[in-house]
Amino acid sequence: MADFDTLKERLEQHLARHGLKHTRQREAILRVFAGTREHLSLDELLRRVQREMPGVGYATVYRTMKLFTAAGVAHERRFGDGQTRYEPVAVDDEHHDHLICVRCGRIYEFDDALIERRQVEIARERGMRIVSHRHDIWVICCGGEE
Amino acid sequence: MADFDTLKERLEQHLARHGLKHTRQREAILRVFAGTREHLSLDELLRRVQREMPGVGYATVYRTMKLFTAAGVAHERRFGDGQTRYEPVAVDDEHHDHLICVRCGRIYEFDDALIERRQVEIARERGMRIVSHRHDIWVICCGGEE
DNA sequence: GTCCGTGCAAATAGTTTGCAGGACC
DNA sequence: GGTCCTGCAAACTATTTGCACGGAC
Repeated sequence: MADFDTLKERLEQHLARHGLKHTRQREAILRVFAGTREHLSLDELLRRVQREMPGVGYATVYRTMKLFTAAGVAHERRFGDGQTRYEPVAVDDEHHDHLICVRCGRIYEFDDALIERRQVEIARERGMRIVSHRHDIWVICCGGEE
Repeated sequence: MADFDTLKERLEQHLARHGLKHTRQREAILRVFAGTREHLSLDELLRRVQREMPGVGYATVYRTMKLFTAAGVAHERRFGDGQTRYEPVAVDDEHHDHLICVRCGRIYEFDDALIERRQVEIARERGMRIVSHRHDIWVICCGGEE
């Protein structure tokens, strides 16, 4: 679970720097969002936020997650199921990639120094500079049963 | 460029095995599709097919590409720009991953034995079996200019 | 008071599907 | 001739935007 206070501070800085405002909705969404390690879709996030603040609209959550992404508080992920998911940025901002179980839908994280290093070499060999990457591995994690 | 005859044969086998039919449209779409190494979106593909067979509809190309994917003739790719792209399966069926230039949009391919091997280890260490994967690296390929 | 944010509803974009007529074997 | 295929148009899904009102500073 990401550290709420750290994310909040990061968000406040972004708001201040861009002349944006602190609102009850943004606070509530951040609290819900920071309180999970799952990769939540907007619908799931909306549902959870509405539990502690009914009346919040989809568009607000949508725009807030774009804001969080710009503020370096959230990562946007698309795993190809047609849903955009959001994940709190780790406090140390360490990168990681994903293992997705095609049976149960669970999402695991991995980070491998060897692969990271090799990527940089591959780009360098071609005279390219890496901007970002994603490395998703679809697996069966549970031996066949849910 | 993928070998048209090889892809055609692979498609014919799939059609025969599933009681499906050979049509002029499918032939035309395969010809256009096999004749490129680019990663074409449906719109681009449709436009090209219509040049040699006007009147072909979007839905036909759409369904045909799903068919090609099932037949092992095309790979479906999503690079996060909101467009599904299709790429001919290489004759030797070798896997590869992608480098995408965020400036000019060009898509390059790479294949790295070290990374491939490492992935398998990562999954095995966790008792998972790999189903598939994608590894996309966004880069600046052109030193800043288009 | 001003500007930004919210919630609603409508617009958009890409994809998917139902159906009537046409093509394939 | 029966079945599959096509092209059109409509439905769907997720996302994005316009706007009038409300809230933050």
